[in-house]
Amino acid sequence: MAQKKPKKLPRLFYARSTLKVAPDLLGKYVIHQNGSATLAARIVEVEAYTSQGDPACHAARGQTRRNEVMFGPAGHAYVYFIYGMYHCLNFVTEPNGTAAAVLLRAAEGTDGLEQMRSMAPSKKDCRLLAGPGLFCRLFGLTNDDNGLDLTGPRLYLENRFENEVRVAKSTRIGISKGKENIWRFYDADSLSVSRVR
DNA sequence: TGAATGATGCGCT
DNA sequence: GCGCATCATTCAT
Repeated sequence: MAQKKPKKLPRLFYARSTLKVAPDLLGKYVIHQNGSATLAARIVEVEAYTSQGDPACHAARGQTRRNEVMFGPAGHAYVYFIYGMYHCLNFVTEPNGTAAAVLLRAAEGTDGLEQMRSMAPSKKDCRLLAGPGLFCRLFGLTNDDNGLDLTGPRLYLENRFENEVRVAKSTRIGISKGKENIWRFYDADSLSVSRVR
């Protein structure tokens, strides 16, 4: 069987129900054209944050300057600053006017590993991107990247047509409200999820 | 191997 | 002021 060529995910992929987009993201690839370097990683863990009945969503209490990207069209990057030192990357979902997104929590580095290792020399390869803050730090993502169009050339996702991922679910991590929703999705066979058994 | 804790700054009450 | 979609370090088992 001929290998299919990688395909950039179109805006329509993101403009669907957040709870469908989130598990579909597992096994896809994030690509960051960062100056001269190309960084790429396979997504192994995400969390859904929805517009309806989700007290943990940043948009739960209405639109502010911080979360305005979530209210815009799907297929954009929502990057926010947290705990005084880390950033987290989200992919905006749902139609324009509906504030929802998927948080990228962990991935397996594939391209640009040398650069990632040099930024976190004490870590094993499979733990380099095993957390949302780590991912953004090693991928060089900051507030400057907030609002980036994911169908553009700089930051985008790819389908490389891999075998299906065995999807596991759990409650979301690090939140104090909305714990009843089982909205964390991860690759059950990956060693790079943010919390291992 | 796991629990506790400090770092550090922004947004919102 | 307080809480926060985190992580590295320290201390205990």
